[in-house]
Amino acid sequence: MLTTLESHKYLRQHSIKPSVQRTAVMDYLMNNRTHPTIDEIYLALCPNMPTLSKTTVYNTLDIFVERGAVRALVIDEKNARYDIDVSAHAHFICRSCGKVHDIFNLKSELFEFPKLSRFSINAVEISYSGICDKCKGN
Amino acid sequence: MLTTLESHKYLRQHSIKPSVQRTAVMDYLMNNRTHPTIDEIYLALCPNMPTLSKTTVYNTLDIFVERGAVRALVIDEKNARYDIDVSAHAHFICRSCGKVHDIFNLKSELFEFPKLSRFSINAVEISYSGICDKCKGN
DNA sequence: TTCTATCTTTGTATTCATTACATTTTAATT
DNA sequence: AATTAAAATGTAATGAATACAAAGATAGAA
Repeated sequence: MLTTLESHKYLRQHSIKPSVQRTAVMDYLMNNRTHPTIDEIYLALCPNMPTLSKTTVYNTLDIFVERGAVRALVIDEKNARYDIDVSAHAHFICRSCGKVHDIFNLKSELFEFPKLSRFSINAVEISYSGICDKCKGN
Repeated sequence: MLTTLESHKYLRQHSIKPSVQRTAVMDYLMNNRTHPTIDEIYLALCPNMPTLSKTTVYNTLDIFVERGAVRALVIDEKNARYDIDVSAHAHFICRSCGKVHDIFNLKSELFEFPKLSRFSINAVEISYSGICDKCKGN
């Protein structure tokens, strides 16, 4: 369950120096695959790291995304969300509770980039929305 | 080019009472298919409607989206963007200039909803990102 | 037409995520 | 230990979006 060693390895693989704060954030992302917001990460880590600054969480996720260690999701109009799983998969956001879920096992063709002369595409995001079962009441 | 009559018709089709402001916003969306932000719409209309309030633009687009007359795009982390074309198509955002472009003629399968017991899906958004040709310098 | 009720618009104030930036702390090297 | 660079911190500022109360417009009934 504790994956500090894995975090260190993963950070080094992405040329990110594993400071205490970065390791804590990475541990959190690896153990909580809920596409957390900056605030959720910050609040979760605060109890064990009282001196942690929210700016550090912002900086940390910026560098994670920049180095390709983490994916930033633009699916929730309120906040940015972060996903430790950078493999090809889609997401679902519930319009009622706002939770974001992974959708795996879609055809790989969905994630291919169309060949267009006008643009150089290097990422795709597939986002479904609707109501989750919990919010629908069963 | 002036589409006020079309706007009225389109608004009524979606059960939206065509006030002066709503008609102006709808005209703008029909004539400027650039996925504008609230601010862009507001600034464009201001010269001809000096008393227009930005809150009205927010209210107006909220009702347009609620009634299915317009699609709200979550693709630009800075602002919401609005698209008068509610048919199935994808978008591309340039990471450099921030402009959002339509991508038509993709396979219709891309826009089908996966059948999942956990969620009731009622919308999909396919967003590509990268660099546009203008920003790449040719 | 006038009255009334409802809908729409307006302006201000507030919230809150994100960014900017200067300062302090930490880590690595000589 | 001294030096330097990198990282973390805290505060202030920005700006999109929302809340809300007041003013204005519209439609229907009397």
